[in-house]
Amino acid sequence: MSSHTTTPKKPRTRRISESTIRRLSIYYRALARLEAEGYHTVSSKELARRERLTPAQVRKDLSFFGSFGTRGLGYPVSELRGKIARILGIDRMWNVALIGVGNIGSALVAYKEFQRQGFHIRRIFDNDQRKIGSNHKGIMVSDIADLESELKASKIEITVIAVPAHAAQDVADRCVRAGIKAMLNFAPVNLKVPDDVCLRTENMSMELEYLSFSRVNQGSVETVLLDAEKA
Amino acid sequence: MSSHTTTPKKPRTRRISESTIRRLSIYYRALARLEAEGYHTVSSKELARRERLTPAQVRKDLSFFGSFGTRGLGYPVSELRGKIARILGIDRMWNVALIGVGNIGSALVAYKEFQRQGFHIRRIFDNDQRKIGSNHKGIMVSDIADLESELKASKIEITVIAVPAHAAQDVADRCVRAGIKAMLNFAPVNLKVPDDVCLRTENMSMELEYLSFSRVNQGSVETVLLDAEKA
DNA sequence: TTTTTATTGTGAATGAGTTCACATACCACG
DNA sequence: CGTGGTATGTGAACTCATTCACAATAAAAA
Ligand SMILES: NC(=O)c1ccc[n+]([C@@H]2O[C@H](COP(=O)([O-])OP(=O)(O)OC[C@H]3O[C@@H](n4cnc5c(N)ncnc54)[C@H](O)[C@@H]3O)[C@@H](O)[C@H]2O)c1
Ligand SMILES: NC(=O)c1ccc[n+]([C@@H]2O[C@H](COP(=O)([O-])OP(=O)(O)OC[C@H]3O[C@@H](n4cnc5c(N)ncnc54)[C@H](O)[C@@H]3O)[C@@H](O)[C@H]2O)c1
Repeated sequence: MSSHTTTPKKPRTRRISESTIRRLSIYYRALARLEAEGYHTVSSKELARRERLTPAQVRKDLSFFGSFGTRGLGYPVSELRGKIARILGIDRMWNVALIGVGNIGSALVAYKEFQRQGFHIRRIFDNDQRKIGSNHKGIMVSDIADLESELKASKIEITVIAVPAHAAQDVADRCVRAGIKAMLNFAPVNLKVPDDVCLRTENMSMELEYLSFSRVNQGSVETVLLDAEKA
Repeated sequence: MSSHTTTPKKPRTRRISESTIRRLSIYYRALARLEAEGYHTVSSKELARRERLTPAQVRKDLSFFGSFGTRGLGYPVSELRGKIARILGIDRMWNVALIGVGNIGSALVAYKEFQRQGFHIRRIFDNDQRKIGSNHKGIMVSDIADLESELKASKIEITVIAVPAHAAQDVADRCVRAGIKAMLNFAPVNLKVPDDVCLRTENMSMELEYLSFSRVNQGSVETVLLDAEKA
């Protein structure tokens, strides 16, 4: 490679990997615990030990966003926690709507932890006439027919999709049309959304399948190879 | 450094990445749909198009486990589905126990899809006297006090942890002691388990935080850098 | 003030995972 | 039975993430 490669601009827009963001969530929780335990500072070594990561990983992750530590001392627990909250965008409130208040949906509404984290369920939608108009933890269930208008009117920023799989893509499409840019999906389907919409899918079947795989192939994969060949 | 690290001799034991296993689950579902649509064969190109992956990725993933396709033609839909089921270990039944039948736990018990997939909830445990002995979808709720003995007696292979966060580590430890090697955890904590135990954690808060991050930093991270510095 | 000690922040090295590219092989059809 | 068209399977190249290693530097000790 030539010494001066064609670097068009400064790489200001560094790409942050998904894993780094996931670890920021981990650090955030770890720091909350450290704070509760009365620590004022923590080293990357200690933080890594607690979360089963490497010190270098911790430092590298944080370095993408700035210099938060003090050499020879470590990171200020409480302050770093605040900075990570800011980076993750959880230093504010988010207006969330739940779509489909069945088994999973009801559990989510009842879960107070999300609210404490700043994710406020402001609206609930369903298509079941028996549910529409009923009260769930102080929130009146709206008719799915009014989805787009209500999402806009109530300034919803994140939708949680908890409808049956066959209805999920349609619901997602309608959310997109209503301008929603972030969704959490519980239906076991790969929803198609535009590039500028952030979609996360919580697929419990996939997690169970992963467990299953890891049990069948206890560490090694030789078994699978054999099985697959003779099958 | 290396206390007793055995140098891996034969490269027979290829390491299959987590992402590959996750994608096998995706292929499995896609093939089920293709089968329902009446297809007999499918090319890596078509499979990739449907699931938003690359053809090379599909072929490489499958090649770790054998040669399932026919050059010039593609993969036999139904047959490949069976082979993947076998690789994932979902061509059989798994005995599952649910621990903690609150909001989330109740939703899981009510969910028939897991059973159809081969994951059978055989036992339910709780520590609430009002719940113990009650019936959930035909399953009598057991006393958590009997956890270890019942797990063994009923040959449970996978446990699903749906108890409050503060109780989760203790429950996990007890499962480990009872010989459980696979767990799905819903509590928002990083549980510590031995290396030979496979643990998956479904952390919804982390998913919401990811959405939050992606909204705050619409594509770029410059904002974060600035904010973090001036904060 | 100077020295010692500890730990960060970060380029460079390594490693893992993805994509490329093409030889290989099979089917269909004439 | 050979030829054309097509899609697999896989080593090599590449890209992205993790780990290494150490200079930089702040705090504490002397
Ligand atoms: N229950 C679980 O433990 C579980 C686990 C994993 C995944 N999931 C998935 O989560 C989703 C919901 O599961 P559930 O068990 O809560 O199902 P459910 O049937 O109990 O609830 C679905 C709810 O969505 C409503 N609904 C149906 N169609 C709708 C539409 N077009 N618009 C608006 N609302 C509509 C129904 O009235 C119902 O209230 C499903 O996709 C399921 O596969 C559930
Ligand atoms: N409800 C949700 O939507 C949601 C979402 C994300 C994560 N979670 C997590 O899932 C877990 C369960 O949440 P939930 O909302 O169902 O809570 P919950 O309080 O409704 O249910 C917890 C159940 O566990 C039982 N329990 C408590 N301690 C126990 C113990 N030591 N042994 C056995 N059983 C015990 C309780 O009796 C109760 O039935 C929590 O860790 C929570 O953080 C829940």
